[in-house]
Amino acid sequence: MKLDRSRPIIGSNAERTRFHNRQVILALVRRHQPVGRAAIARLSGLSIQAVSNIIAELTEQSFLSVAGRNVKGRGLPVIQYTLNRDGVFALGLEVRPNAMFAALVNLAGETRFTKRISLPSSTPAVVADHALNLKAEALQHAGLQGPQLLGAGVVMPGPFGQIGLDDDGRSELEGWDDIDPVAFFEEVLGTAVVVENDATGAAVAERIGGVAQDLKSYCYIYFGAGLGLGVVADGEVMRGAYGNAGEIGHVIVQSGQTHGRLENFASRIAIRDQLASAGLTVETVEDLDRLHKQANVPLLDWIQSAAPPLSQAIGMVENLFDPEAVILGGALPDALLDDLIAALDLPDASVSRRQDRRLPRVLRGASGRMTAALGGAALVIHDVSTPRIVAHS
Amino acid sequence: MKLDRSRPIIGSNAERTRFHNRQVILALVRRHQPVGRAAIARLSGLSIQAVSNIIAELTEQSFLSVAGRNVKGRGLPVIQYTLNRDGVFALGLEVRPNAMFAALVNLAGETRFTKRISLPSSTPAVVADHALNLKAEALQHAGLQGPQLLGAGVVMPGPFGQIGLDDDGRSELEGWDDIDPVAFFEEVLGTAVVVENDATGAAVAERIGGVAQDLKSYCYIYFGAGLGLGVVADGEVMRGAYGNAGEIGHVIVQSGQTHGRLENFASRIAIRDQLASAGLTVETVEDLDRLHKQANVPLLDWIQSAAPPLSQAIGMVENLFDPEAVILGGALPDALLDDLIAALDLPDASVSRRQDRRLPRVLRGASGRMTAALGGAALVIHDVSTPRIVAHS
DNA sequence: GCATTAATTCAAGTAAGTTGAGCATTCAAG
DNA sequence: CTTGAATGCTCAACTTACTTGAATTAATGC
Repeated sequence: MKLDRSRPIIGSNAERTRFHNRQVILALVRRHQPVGRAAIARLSGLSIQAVSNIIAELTEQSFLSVAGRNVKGRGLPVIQYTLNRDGVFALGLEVRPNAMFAALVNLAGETRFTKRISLPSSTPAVVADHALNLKAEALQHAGLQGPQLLGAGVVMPGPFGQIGLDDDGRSELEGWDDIDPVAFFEEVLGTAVVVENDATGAAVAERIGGVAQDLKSYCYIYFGAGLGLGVVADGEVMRGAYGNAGEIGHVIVQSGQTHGRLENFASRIAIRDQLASAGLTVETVEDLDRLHKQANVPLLDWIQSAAPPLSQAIGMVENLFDPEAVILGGALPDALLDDLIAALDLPDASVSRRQDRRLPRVLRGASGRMTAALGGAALVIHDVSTPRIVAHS
Repeated sequence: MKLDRSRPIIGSNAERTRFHNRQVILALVRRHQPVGRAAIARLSGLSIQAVSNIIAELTEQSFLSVAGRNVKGRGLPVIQYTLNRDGVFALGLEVRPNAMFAALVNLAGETRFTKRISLPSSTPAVVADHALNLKAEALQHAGLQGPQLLGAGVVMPGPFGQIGLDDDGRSELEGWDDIDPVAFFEEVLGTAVVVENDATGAAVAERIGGVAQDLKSYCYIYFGAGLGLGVVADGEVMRGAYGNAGEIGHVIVQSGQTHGRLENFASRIAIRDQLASAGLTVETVEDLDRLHKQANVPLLDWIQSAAPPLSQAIGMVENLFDPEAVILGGALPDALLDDLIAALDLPDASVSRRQDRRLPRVLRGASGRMTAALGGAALVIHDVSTPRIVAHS
């Protein structure tokens, strides 16, 4: 895929200042809602008047809504604002080799619609067709008009660009080599589009509606086909120079006397192989969930065998990124993830072993198995509430 | 050390817009110098008039200087501007357990003064004393007044904060536990101060005056006492939640049949141990350089033994950060680093193995052994030319 | 009740970027 | 050699969006 991630260094003027301040205010309302204008002024360093003007605009555009007055303490009661739950929405799409997922999420991070469809193949033509249908269905289901759609976030398996990661189990999408997916989906869907890999999407989903809502720096280990790492550092998504940051599956880890790629120990493929050698086949997350509920021995064995290399990898991630927490999630049942986390034995030699920790070092993602599609939508929401001076082309 | 890295989300106004645009223009002049106002206007998206006003201000404040007209092509010849080589400076200080380094660097990244002093100890009182002397000496040597000093960058060995990395070889600074080093050095030096760890400083040094001048995303593996990783992602320094990102020395790597911390294989301590078992003692970089020139066999053996685990670690860094390049540098002789790089056997399974590479995957740092102190100064310069809306407290 | 406190609104003021007309200087075509 | 196109730059008027300060509203506390 031809994905241009370069961002020019760009100056600011009154118009872009307003744009930035809108994002600041949306971010602060998200974090502190319900909240009044005076408080936002204090938090943002803007004058009350500036905040007042922008809030009026955001309310008029149905980004915000009034949550009543808070009569508590002296003085004029605060008019409190919250994110408008049914004002604006973002569409998330996840493209996989044989399936697509769609999700519609509102500004507050609440999911309003999800759907999974199977595809014969994921060539651009097929995907374009179904993407447009899914968009229409999502909007109709939620009773929305176009203008209420902020944009779409598309999540596709990385890596992007012509690189030498000749993968075996990892199934690339076919026919996308010469396509710029952003331009492609903007053309197809007729709305602003962002494109990321699945792990990054999942990570951002947790920030908008999951366990990372109060975190500014964290890492997300995503169980997809392989294993991906999404990184949010100081509130910004880390993409790397070519959008391929987070290829954690290829990291070499130790397990007992052997060593190998982390993906060989901890991934859905690893589970599949482990179960296959016991004569079991699993297709879906539901299959896995059932086996897990039955306390299936090969599956429990896998947990025990995956935990040590995964612990080592988490220690590595902690030491390299110094996150507030590491989140585990993706296409595995929640209960299985919980067991896996319980089985971890995290290394002592880590900068994350602080005395002043408020959170566990490892959290389980809250977005469940739709996490990547939700992540797509979350990326759009995130963009709207992340202050940043950028070119709007 | 008590280091607060939290940055509030802050709105923008006319004044902060101007501040931002100044940084944009400094960054663009750095990158494209010599360059005229019209070109900067095109690059920045600002009007010629706005650029003109800001350039006049920057020239008046001796950040920029005129480099003559360029008569080439039609139209009015461009009045070209460059960074003013002797206009403003930044002081860099590196604090080590038994020594301090100072460097004075101008806006263009050129070193104007360096000095190393030994210390009986590195308690705050001793450091404060010598820091002030070094500052005075640097300014005097360069014939500067105070106002020409932009600020000081202090580089100290991490990690910061109360964490559970009980290090053996790694020597922490004593007596700094309850000190906020930023406030401390601002008080002592009477100027704006930034504090970072050594690897981050070294990384930024390469961006200002070294091999990373045209890179926006890269990683720097720093040979200090242990081994550190400095990361610049999309032009921004990655610090992690608590300023401790980049603790790469603790990562577990494979080496032949054994495995262990990367630091055990590739670091100055590893070299020391290897040479010690051959009955040799080395104290300084010069000692190492001499041995290397003599083709000392234990040292050459070390190169061969360090290369495989280091290659593995570089592959991991590539896959996690997707940088444009990985830079190796620090307190080792350049020739030794070159040999080490030549001995690397980088893994094939890396997102950095792109067809469209323009640079080698691994570069040797250009800043030599003063790199961390230079990095301190570079951090200040970097801050001045990195557009960003922040609180100035 | 009446002073105090705090949020909000209104109107005027200000900083900084934008726009458009005009000037300066060079190259190139006639 | 003259003239016109191209390009950089300056000046003055204009616009946007934030700030400031005074006035207004609605609670609490004595």
